[in-house]
Order: sequence, then structure tokens, then C-alpha cells
Amino acid sequence: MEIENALPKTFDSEGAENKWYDVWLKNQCFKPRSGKQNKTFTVLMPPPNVTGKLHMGHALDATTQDALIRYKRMKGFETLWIPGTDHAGISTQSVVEKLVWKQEKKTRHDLGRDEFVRRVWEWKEQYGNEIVNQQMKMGVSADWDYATFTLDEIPNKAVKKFFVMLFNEGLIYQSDYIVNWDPSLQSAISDAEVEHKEVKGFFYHLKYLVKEEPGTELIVATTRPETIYGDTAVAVNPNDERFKDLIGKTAIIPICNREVPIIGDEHVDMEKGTGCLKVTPGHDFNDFEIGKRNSLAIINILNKDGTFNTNAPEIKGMKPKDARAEVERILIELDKLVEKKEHIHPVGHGERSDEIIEPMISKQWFLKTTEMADDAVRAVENGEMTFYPKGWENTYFSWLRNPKDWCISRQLWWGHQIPVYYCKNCNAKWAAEETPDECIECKGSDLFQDPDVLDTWFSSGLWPLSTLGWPDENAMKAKGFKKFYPNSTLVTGFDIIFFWVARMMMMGMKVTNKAPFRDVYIHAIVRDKQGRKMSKSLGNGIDPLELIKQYGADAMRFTLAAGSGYNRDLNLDPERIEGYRNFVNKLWNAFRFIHPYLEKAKEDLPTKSEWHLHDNWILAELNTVAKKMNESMDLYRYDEACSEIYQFVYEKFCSWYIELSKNILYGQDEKAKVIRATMLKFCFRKIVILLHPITPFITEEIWAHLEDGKSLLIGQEYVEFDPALGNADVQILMNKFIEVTSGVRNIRSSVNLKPKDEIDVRLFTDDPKLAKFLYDSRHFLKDLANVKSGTIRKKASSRPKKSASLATSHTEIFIPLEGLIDINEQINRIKKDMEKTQSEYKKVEAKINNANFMQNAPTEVVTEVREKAQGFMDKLASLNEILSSFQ
RNA sequence: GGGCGUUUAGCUCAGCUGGGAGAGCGCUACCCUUACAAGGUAGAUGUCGGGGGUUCAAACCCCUCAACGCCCACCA
Repeated sequence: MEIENALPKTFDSEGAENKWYDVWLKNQCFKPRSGKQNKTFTVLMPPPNVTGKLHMGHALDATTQDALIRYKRMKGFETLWIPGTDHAGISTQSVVEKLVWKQEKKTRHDLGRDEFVRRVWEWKEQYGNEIVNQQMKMGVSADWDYATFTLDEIPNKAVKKFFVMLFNEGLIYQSDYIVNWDPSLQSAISDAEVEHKEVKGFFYHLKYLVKEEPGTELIVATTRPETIYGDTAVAVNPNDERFKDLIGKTAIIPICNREVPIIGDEHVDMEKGTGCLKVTPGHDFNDFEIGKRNSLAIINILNKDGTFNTNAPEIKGMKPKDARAEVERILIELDKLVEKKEHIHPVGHGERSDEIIEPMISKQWFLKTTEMADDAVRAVENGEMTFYPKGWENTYFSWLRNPKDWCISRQLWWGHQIPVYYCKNCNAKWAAEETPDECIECKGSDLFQDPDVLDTWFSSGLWPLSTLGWPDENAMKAKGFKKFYPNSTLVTGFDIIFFWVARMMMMGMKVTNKAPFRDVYIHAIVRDKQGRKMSKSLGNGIDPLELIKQYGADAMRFTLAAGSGYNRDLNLDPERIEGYRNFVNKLWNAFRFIHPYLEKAKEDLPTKSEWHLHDNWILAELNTVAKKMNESMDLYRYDEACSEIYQFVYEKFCSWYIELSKNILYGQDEKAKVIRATMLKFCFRKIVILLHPITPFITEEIWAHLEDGKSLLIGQEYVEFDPALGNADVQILMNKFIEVTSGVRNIRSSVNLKPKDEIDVRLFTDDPKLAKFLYDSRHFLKDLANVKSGTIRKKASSRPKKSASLATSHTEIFIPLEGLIDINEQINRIKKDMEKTQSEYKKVEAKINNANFMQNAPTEVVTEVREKAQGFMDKLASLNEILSSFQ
């Protein structure tokens, strides 16, 4: 027979998700509102790329931040979560380039810059918000009115203002310098965007002649023979006895027969290769430095697309791979190739394009970061900003303590164009925030702007400022810059500590002298079950939207939160999501149980004198959980918070408190019914409040039933520790009761009693408080273990013979079943337990007998050990009694 | 080459400033008991990577070795 229940048996996650997100939006629940803390709490969302599709990394980002934001909001902080999207220069440009090519067979050059940029904007308007809609699916409670796009007017102003400021300070300069050139993008990229990969290549040993000493040959080792066209020296270590005498003489480069000096330079490693290094200052970072030290000429042998130019006549127009083969052929023909052997070496690849990076000289804009990096380091050293977990500060330091000038110009069209202007008439060059009409020098009007755009991270670095309106005063006022800057916590992944965190620190401090945030919580990287990175090529990616569809957003959020602590990897096993989906459903069904009794429940708790011991207990447990959850959330230990509430809901609340409530709710005592219904409702309120930051949808749904739709959960006060609710005595007694109940069930199971078989139980304990508790709870024992009758006596009393039995440290349990059970099996069971207890007792006994322990250990520990020893002794005595009852 | 991290039950992981080895999933047995079979009850499972050391006491602190992973630097 099933009780009629208005609620469905399983929780409808999709329905709740759609319903509540709209309600929250309509009620402006995500807007900052001053609360009892009288403080603000600001989080800046790492802006996803407009080209992005939601992946598990975003899902984790969203979950950890949203849980934090909801938690702080409920704690009474004036809470602001600022969302936004990033224009993602390279990636967006190439998406649109490909699209234009596919649809019209035109390149961006065919369209021209203005038209192409217009097309990108068009694309952005149409598709760039997809990821935002996906974030909403997960319950992201950001204030969308603050949503900012990195190319919006304010960020653009910020970029210009900052650029001009630093340009005028002399921190931004233009220089011919060797940069990482990406031939497929035909743009420079920064050091941080280069990824080194192990590549199988060859080590070539080449023969160079020495002009002054006919007959002497130098053997030069190289992995790139095709670059000999750019060689302007041969270098040896000045301390190398083998070649000392050759320094100052002249080497003749094979094929092109150029004469170059033989120089001595400390950089050359005598052990590596042959000890002779060909120097190509135009296409190698180290060689560039050697060239500077020795005033060597620089020869550029590459075109922008990575093919060879006329400086390398034999391989002109070829790509590096073909060129190498051709050069190798010629070398063999000229008998200059001495040796060629396999060699695995790291080669730089473009992070986005995955193309081999060619070091090349070109004119680029650089930002001197030395001082800014210093300040950024100091802010963490002196605690103005703190990393959670702390270990990540090492990564941060290692980058910022060894700062290199940052190449900020990109040869792209999509992005913030560099605000530098040139006069065609007098060659003047200056930076300006507003587009100038005339030359600052000659007043001429034939001007043009630098065609390059800025590195995407340049605008991202200003994100904490520009999202709050900087540098526009009206916008700053409207957005509350003063109130919300600096931000409270930044949540992000460790992969962008250099790219983003370090740059925001440098730039934010440069402008405001304050670190842009107090805490940086670095979350894990989501990997597959086996710990592999999720990637398209492996096909092991998990789509968060699929998970939401299948298990619900709450279950996915709980899974991600439960996996987020101070770990650096989060290996996601889909089975875990199923487990937490079950948890969400468990909560739903617990609520279904109390739902019919809600009408009986009073608004306020009854006076304490009317509380049942079980009420006392559950409130004390709930209180403990609230305390731990607050502590965990404050330290970004989502994993701990989740495990606390999970444990409480499943074990304490559902398995015991609800089970213990059935007797009352199904009974005739109307007053007791009202009290229990009130208690259950009270507990449920607290539970959904505690859970709401992690699983917002189901909790809001339940809240609507609890409160009859009169209020929204999202705006409720979080549960804090309440010293008045603590009750250690009851918790101890209840734990003993649970132990006894489980003991009875254990015995039942060991003698294969069916659940329907009623039993008689004899309990023996010398603890009078416990005896009373057990007596008061006798009806409950009946419900929980189908006990028909029983007695509670002191241990001095005689035991029933040949019973199925069990002992705890405080109580002996006998179920008289003489003749129905296998005596030997029972005896064996008891003996096994004795052995186990004996060995445990021995451990503590050894401590007690150890004078050093008694002397040195803290008194609490000694007391604890003594109590344990007593417990084991009592249990052993009981087990002995049981054994003798079989005689 | 420099640095960081990981190694605990079959799997994924907790275990905080040292004080009787934990959770979830999986597994075994029994059970459709009136919230829930996406469930209940009971149960089994560990040389805490190896070796030293400090300590009355080590999964935890120190040294060392090993395996795996990540970051940085480096196209001889």
C-alpha cells in the first residue's frame, strides 16, 4: 500500500533548473545587496573565449565560484560576481578566417582589414554568447549586468590609457628583436605561448675549412643545417684547448662559401656536440645573444610565412623541411657532411597553431616588466595576496622573479590596435588615447596608426580594473569601483598563473598600488578517470551539458565540488556522478517523506524541555556539521564541506533520525507528532540552506515547499555554529544506542534471521545513563531491529544460555535462540572478535606500561588511552561471559 | 639541467599542527519493510611505494632510493 504523495518519486532536475534560474533572474537575486556583514565580496570570472564551448574546465570554474558566491551571499556579504567574455585574438580570428574561406573562398586580405574586422564582430554577435547560455544552465549566479567583453568601450579605454601611461614612462618600447615567430599566424607570439615538444631529428656534423690554415677542418654540430645561410660566425669556448688557437681566424661556410670569424664565447658547451657552434644570430635566441656580445652581423634568411628568402638561393621559397633535405643533399655532394645521427630534441611549437616556431628578428613592441614584477612578488611575500593552496606561489614566484620583457604586439587584425601614431611627414611617433588629427611635432595631418594589435593578455591583465569601469569616472561610480576593488577571491586553474594571474597583479598594482585580489584559489585540472587530460584527439572528453541532461546540474556540481580541495588533478569517474545523483535523489525522497507532515509543523521550535533525546541529538549533530562546513568553505575546501553534509544527510538524518521518527509520526500521540514534524521541518530548512551553495536547484525547489513559496532560499542566511545547540552527552549516548542497534542487526544477520522474524533481546550494561536511554528507546529498537521483547540488566545478572550474542565496550547483547543456532559458529565468531580486541588491547596496554609514554605524552592522550584500554577490557570481559554462557 | 607534485582498500581519493588506518564507488550475503531498488541491513578487503632516521609514539617530521605526473629553461 502506498501513501498518496503529491511529489514525484524521483527528482525532476531539468524542471527545477529551468524554473528556478528564471525566478532568480526575475527577482534580481544575483545583484549585490548589503547584508549583515557590512562587507563586500567580489569574484571576477575568468572570461571564457567567445569561441569557446563549455567543457569540464569551465564547469569546474563555474561550480567552485558559484558555490563560493552563494555561500558568501548567504553569509551576508554584499556579493558581486562579474562575468564576461574574452575576444581571444588568435583563436577568434582564425575561426572567422576559416569560415570566410569556406563560404567565399576569400582570405582576410581579400576582404581588407575593416571588412574583415566587421565580419568578426558579426560572428561574435551571433555566436559569442553561446557559452554564456551554457553557464546559465549550471546555475551561475553572476550579475549579468556587469557582463563585459574585452573589446567593449571601457576595456578599450583601459588598454589605451595603460599603454599611453607606460609608453610615456618609457616602459613600452619598440625594438628589432628576436621573437617567436609563428609562420602560420604570421605573427610574433610571447614566450609563454610557446610550448616545447620533443621532436625526433638529426644531429649533423659539418666540415668547415679554416681560411688561414689550409688543411685544418672544423667540425660543427647542428640540428638545422639549412640555417648555415644565416651564419655569421663559428664559436668555440675560449677555454677549450682544442680550438684555442683558432680564435680570431676565419672559417668558410660550406655551400655559400662565406667567410666568418671564429670567435670565443663562454656560452659554448665543450661537452656538447663537437664543441664548435655555428652562430646564426637571426634565427636562434642564444646565437642572437652571442651576436650582440660579439657585434656580429645578422642575416635574415626567412620570409614571414616561414619559407626561405633570397639570402638562401639554393633553397629559396622552400619550407624548412624540404630545405633541410636539399641542403643535406648538397652537403653530401660537396663532401661536407661528416656524420648524421638521430637526435631527439625539444622544439618550440605555437600553443594555438601547433606549428613549429621560428625565431626571427622583427620589429615588435615590448613591455619592461622588471619593476612591476617586483611589486607583484612583494605583494604575495607580505601577504597582501595569498594563494590557496599555498604551494602555487612557487610557480608564481619562479615566473616573476626572472622577468623577461613581454612582447605585446601581434600581427593580427582582431584585437586592441596599438595606440601609437606615426607622422608620414616628419616621422614623429607617439602614443595617444584619442585618435589624433595632427602630428604633435609638425602639425601635419598625414598620420597612420600602428597596424599591430596587442596580445590578448594585455587586456585580460587589466580585467579587474576595466570590469569595474576604470578608467572612465562615470562608469567607475556606476559600477562601484571603490566598493568592489580590490576583488576578494580569484578562482582559476594553475595553467594561467603566468598568463593571467601574474599579469593582473602587475598591471593592477601599477595602476592602483593595490593587489587586485586578496585570495587566489587555484583549482584542479579536470582529467579523465585514468588521469589523462581530456582532449579531442583522445576522445575522452566529457560534455558537461550531457551530464546535466543525464544526471542534473546539482549532481554534476556536487561531484565537481566534492573533488575540489587543494589537489591539482581531478580525475573524473562518471560513476561518481551517478553516486551523487543518487544522493540528490535521496535528499528528495527524504523530503517526500516529511512532506505530508509539514502541515502539522509549527514555525518555531518547541521549548527545550519538550525535546526528545533524539531531537537533542540531531540538532547537536546538525550544529557540528554547520561549524565544519563554514570552516571548510572559508578555506576553499569544497571536498570537506561536501563530505560533511553528505555524511550527515545520509547517515545521521536519513538512516537514524527519519527512521526514529516513523514510530512517532505513525503513532497516536498528537502532541509528539507536532513536535517531531516541527523538528523535521526545522532540520530540513537547515539542511537545504547548508547545501544550497553546492546544489542550488533541488534545495530551492524543496524550500518552496517548506515555505509555501513565501521566500527564496538563495536569499536566506547561512547556518552558523550555535553554541546553545551543542550536546556532547546526548551524542555519546546516541552513538552507543546506534552501536547496540547495529549489534542486534549484526546478530540477526549472522544467524540468518529474516527481517520478519521477531526476536527477544537481553541487554546487559553497567552504565545507568545508557540503561535509561535504552529503556526509553525500547520502542525504537523494536522498529529498527524488529525486537519484540527484551530486558535491560546489570552485568552482574546471569546470562541466557547458548544465545546468539555480541559485546561492545559498554553493552552485551543476547538473543536467546537455544536450539535454533549453530553453537560452534557462534563460539567461533566470539573467539574471532576476542582475538581482534585482544590485539587492539595489547597496543594500548604497551603504551600504558611504557613509562616514557606516561611521562611524555600529553595528559589528554594518556586519559584517552586509559579509556580505550578500559573499553577493550570491558569488552573482553563481556566476551568471556558470553563464551562461558555456551558451557 | 632547475623546480613542484603524486605514490593510502579492486577503482577515485580524504586523512589538517605526529597519538587506536577512513569515505564514495565496486564486491559478498540477505531483503521489493507503508520516503527512496537511483533503496535498506549486515559483511570482507590495506607491509599507508622501498630503505634508513628523529620520537614514548610516524601514513604524517627528516634523509635516501624508486616509479609516475606537471611546470620552467634549452632547436649545437
